[in-house]
Amino acid sequence: MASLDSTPQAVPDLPGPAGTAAKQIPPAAVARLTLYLRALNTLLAEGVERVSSESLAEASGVSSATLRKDLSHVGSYGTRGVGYEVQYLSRHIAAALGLTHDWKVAIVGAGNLGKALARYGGFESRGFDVVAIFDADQMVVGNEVGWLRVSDVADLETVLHRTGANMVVLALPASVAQDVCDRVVAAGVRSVLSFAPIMLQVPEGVNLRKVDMATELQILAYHAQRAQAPGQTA
Amino acid sequence: MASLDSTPQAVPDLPGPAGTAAKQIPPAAVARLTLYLRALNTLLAEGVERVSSESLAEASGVSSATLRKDLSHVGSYGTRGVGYEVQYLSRHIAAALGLTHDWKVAIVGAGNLGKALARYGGFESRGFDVVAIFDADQMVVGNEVGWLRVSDVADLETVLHRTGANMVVLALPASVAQDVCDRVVAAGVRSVLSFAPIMLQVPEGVNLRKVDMATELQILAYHAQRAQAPGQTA
DNA sequence: TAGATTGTTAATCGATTAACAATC
DNA sequence: TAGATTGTTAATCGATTAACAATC
Repeated sequence: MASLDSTPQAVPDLPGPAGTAAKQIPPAAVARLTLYLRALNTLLAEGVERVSSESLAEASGVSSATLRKDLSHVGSYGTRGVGYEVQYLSRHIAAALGLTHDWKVAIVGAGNLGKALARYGGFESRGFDVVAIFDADQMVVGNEVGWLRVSDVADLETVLHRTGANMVVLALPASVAQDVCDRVVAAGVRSVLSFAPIMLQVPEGVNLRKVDMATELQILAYHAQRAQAPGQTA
Repeated sequence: MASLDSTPQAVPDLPGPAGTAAKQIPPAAVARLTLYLRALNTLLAEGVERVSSESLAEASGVSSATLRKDLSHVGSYGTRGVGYEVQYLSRHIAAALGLTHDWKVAIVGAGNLGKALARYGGFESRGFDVVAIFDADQMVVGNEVGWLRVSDVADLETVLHRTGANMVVLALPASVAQDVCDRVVAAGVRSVLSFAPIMLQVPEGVNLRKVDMATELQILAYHAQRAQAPGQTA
């Protein structure tokens, strides 16, 4: 849906902000652009054709000032006095985020989490193809997960190359995460999303993001404790 | 491990920064404190007794300036010229984060993700007890997941009260997330972690955090696209 | 005392908000 | 033309970094 173009070369740029060298978008804005994109695609599915910054902002849980500021980094795709055309804006945000060609994702770890990720419909529909899933356990290698068969992590490099995977998700124990991560990076992958509860080291030029469920709960605990704490208004 | 005290009342405060009304810690610092805590517990397990801001910062992937600034929000638990005592600092960070009593977590959704979360060892070891897991599918209700049996989501309110759950993790489809979230909040839970790819509305006073795997991949895509883009040095 | 390292202050940087001129 | 809403500018706010005085 978000994928409009599958040329594997550099994004050809829709009309866009002139032939500019595509200015950097602030990290906080990039994160929110993904929210706007989701909200726009929901509207699109509902058949809504136009939306104002005010209502798109509300659907995304941000202020309209923030939304307009964020969109200004992408370009100028609205009409004053009118609003935004849903499909048009959606396409331009997708292009700005690099979603105009499909990304091929390999998952390392076929435990509960790896399987959950492999079967998660949200990937396919957003231009991410899961092309391989690995495990080290010989009892698990060869099993079916969704459309795929579990590959042996011993064949990591071979399978990554054969499938052309350009993103890797690590869904494995902390103890082996750094080793696998090193191999993945050595195999040429430059985008890694890790669910392992450990600080991974990657060389310059490799993008690493981390999702940590225990951390999220700890942050909730901090706020919950403060809310309960005495000293404030009961 | 992180749990030192199980009194269910408000944190009794170790020596702490005087009887002060516990000043607010900036959100960015709270998130990083969880990283320091993990690194400290790793050091503790390795038998390391003392650590400098420089090396703790490196283990946590931040600068030492940032680390010392963050710790200054918690209190002043180091020794100039020497460093920090690992266990002592760990305890004080845990106390500041509200991890001195156990939190009881219920998971709604016993699909792959819910099961992965229920079995994730990182929770128990950090003071989070998973006390219940729910599903709507009658084929799944009654199944064993780790130590638990899957409860019927129809009994949500009853089971939440009986188990004393004070945190809920939503691991369910977007289509039912808001409904279940409303029920959870109505049952008195004020801390919710959602994995559903949708913007949930919660009333004032309820803490909601969101983890979104598709969003993480999209953010990676943005950076990967930029790295590949022409115009920069090849 | 000399060397080391914290805790804090001040300077820089980036993100958010508010307001409004441009313009459909 | 009058009403509405964008895109942008300027002001505010918070977070990060660097530097160093305090002190073990």
